[in-house]
Amino acid sequence: MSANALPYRPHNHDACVSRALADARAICQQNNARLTPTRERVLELIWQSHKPLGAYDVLAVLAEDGHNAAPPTVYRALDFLQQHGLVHRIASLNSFVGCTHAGENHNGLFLICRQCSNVLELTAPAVASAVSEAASAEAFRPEDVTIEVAGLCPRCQADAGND
Amino acid sequence: MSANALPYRPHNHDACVSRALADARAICQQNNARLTPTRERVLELIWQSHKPLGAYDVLAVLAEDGHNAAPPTVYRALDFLQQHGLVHRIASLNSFVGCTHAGENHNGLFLICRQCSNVLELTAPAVASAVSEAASAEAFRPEDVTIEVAGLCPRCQADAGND
DNA sequence: GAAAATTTGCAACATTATAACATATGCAAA
DNA sequence: TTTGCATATGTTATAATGTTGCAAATTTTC
Ligand SMILES: [Zn+2]
Ligand SMILES: [Zn+2]
Ligand SMILES: [Zn+2]
Ligand SMILES: [Zn+2]
Repeated sequence: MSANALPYRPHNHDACVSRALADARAICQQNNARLTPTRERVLELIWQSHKPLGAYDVLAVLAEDGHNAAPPTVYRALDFLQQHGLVHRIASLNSFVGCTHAGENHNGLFLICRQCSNVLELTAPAVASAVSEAASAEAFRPEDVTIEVAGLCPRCQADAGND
Repeated sequence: MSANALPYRPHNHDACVSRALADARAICQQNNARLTPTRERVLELIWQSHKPLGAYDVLAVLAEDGHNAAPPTVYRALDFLQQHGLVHRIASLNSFVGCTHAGENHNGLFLICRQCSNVLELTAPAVASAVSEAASAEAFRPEDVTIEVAGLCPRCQADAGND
């Protein structure tokens, strides 16, 4: 009965990909950074779905492409994309997902479904400020905040029998 | 000028270790779980300091002990300790730290100093409820929440020149 | 004390990530 | 235009982290 967010309902995912690539091109131009073919291809692959993808998964697809790539190629592309805020690494899964708030200077909070693997990235100001206060109370100066919530997405809750 | 938490000031760390081991014995007894010598030794090693320790670091010390251990020994002990809430895994570091709230049924928030590596575990109800609300707003059912804050602890801020 | 369950030992293997160095490419001045 | 520089990529090897599967040993239960 709720207005489900994108990954949780059928949608024209090609539009997601196109938008992500267009945003990336704009952001890189603005930053004077070079979105080379390899980097763009890796970003496109990461955006294949809203499920995070491992570096070696990306590598495998590149191989299918006929691209003769080794791990450093992928990790370097992913580093670049992360640095420009185009993808995020999900620490609890050792994998990568496209950023849905590119260019917004945000700290993501990730809702990760343990069933279907889809990830929803949120910006949650209330969470950010609560974390900030908790850190302040200990005189700790935060620089990088990782918030990953594993659980069941609305769709998978329904599938599992609504208990 | 603030009342620094434990890891950030000199303290009798042997007391930390003793308390952790005593708590562990009590909790395991209560849970009908067996804190075998290997498990207890691994817990003790994890508690060597307030800095997280990698599984292979633990393994190396076991080897020095003369204990003929392989990776599964360590990972199994760590799994056991995690299941009983005696240690936590820090996803962003692939390493493990002793739980300072054992037996309290908590979701930890970890403040991780990038300089000295010390970790302070907090229970931050305000953060927990903010996360819970953010998830609810998306109809997501959280099961496991990871919150890791990297930054500078008060001590290392001071050392770095108080800017 | 025998049967069942749990724990450990052990070997091999799988996955994720980085180091080091060579080559190539784009870009800007001379 | 070519020289030089910074950036990006290719390539090989290796490091670091984590798992599977099965056999032996230990502990618990009956
Ligand atoms: Zn989509
Ligand atoms: Zn993002
Ligand atoms: Zn201590
Ligand atoms: Zn804890």
